[in-house]
Amino acid sequence: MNNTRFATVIHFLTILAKSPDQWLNSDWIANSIQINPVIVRKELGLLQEQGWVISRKGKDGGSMLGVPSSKISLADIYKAVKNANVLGKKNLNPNPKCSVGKQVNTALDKLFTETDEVVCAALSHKTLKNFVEQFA
Amino acid sequence: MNNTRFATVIHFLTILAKSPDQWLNSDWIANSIQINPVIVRKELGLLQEQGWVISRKGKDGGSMLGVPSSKISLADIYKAVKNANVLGKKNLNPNPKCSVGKQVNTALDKLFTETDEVVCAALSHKTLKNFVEQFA
DNA sequence: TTAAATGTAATAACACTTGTTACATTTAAA
DNA sequence: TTTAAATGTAACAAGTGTTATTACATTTAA
Repeated sequence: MNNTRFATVIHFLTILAKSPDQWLNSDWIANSIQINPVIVRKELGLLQEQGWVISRKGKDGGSMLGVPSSKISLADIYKAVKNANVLGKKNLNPNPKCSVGKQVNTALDKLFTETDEVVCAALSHKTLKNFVEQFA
Repeated sequence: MNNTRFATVIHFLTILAKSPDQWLNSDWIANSIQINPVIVRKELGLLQEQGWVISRKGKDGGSMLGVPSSKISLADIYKAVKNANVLGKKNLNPNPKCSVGKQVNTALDKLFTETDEVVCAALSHKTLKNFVEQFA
C-alpha cells in the first residue's frame, strides 16, 4: 500500500460514525480531510458496495453509515482498499532455466499469502467502533 | 509495498546462498530474474550496506554472501527494502477545525506502527536459510 | 420549478518504479 | 604492463499508478 486509501476511507467512516442518522455531504467530508470532493464520492461508492454506507442523491442528499460501527472490522476495511500484497509484487519473468527462477514465485506466493493473512488476523480484532472511541 | 524490491532482493540472496563462496556477477544474477543488471548492482549496494553481501570489483569480480543465511531473517530483509507502512500513507492535511481531522493522524500513527510490527514479528521467525531450503 | 446534491467520465498533474545508456574506476590475469 | 571484464553510479527515459480537477447529466427534497 503506497497510497492514502486506507487512511482516507477510515477517516470517512469515522466521521459518519460520529454523526449517525445524519446525511453528510461530500463537500463537508472532503473539507474535513482537505481532499477533493470527487475523490470522496468515488470512495463512498466503494463503501456503498460493501453495504457500509447509504447515500442519497439530490437536494439535502448525503451519506450515512448503513450498519453499526461495531460490525465493521479494520480487516474488512483493509481488504476493501488493498491493491497489493504486504510484501509487494513478484517479478513477472523469472528465468525458468534457473533453478531459483523456476520455483521462486511459488515460494513467494506462499510467503506473500501468509504475510497478508497475519495482517488481516491482527486487524480482524479491531472494529471501526474501537477506532472511533479514541476521538473526543 | 507496491514494488518488486522484496521479491528481487530475496531472489538475489537465494541465488547467492545456493552458491556460497563463489563470485557471481550482476549479469548472471540479472539473467536469472530477467531484469536489468544495473538494478541488480543498485540493490546489491543496499545488501552490502547491511553487511549481508560482499562484492569485488574488476575482472572476475562479483558478489557473495558475507554472513550465513541462517543469520538473515525475512524481517531484516523487509525492513531493508520497506518504503511505506503496511496500511499505506496518511493524508497530509486533515482539517484541524474538525475534531476527527485534528486527531486522526495520531490514531493512525499508532495503528500503522502496530500493524507494521505484526508483520515484522511474523517474518522474524523465518530466515533466508528456511526460504532457500525450499529450492531443489 | 429550482437549488443542491450524487455519480461519473475525461483529463491533467504528479510521484514513483523500472529500464537503459554511458562511462569512470577497479582489478585479476595474461 | 596491458588488457579484458567487472563494479559503481549518474543521467535520463519510459511506464505505471495516484490524486486532483473540470464538467456535466441525473436525481430529489423543498
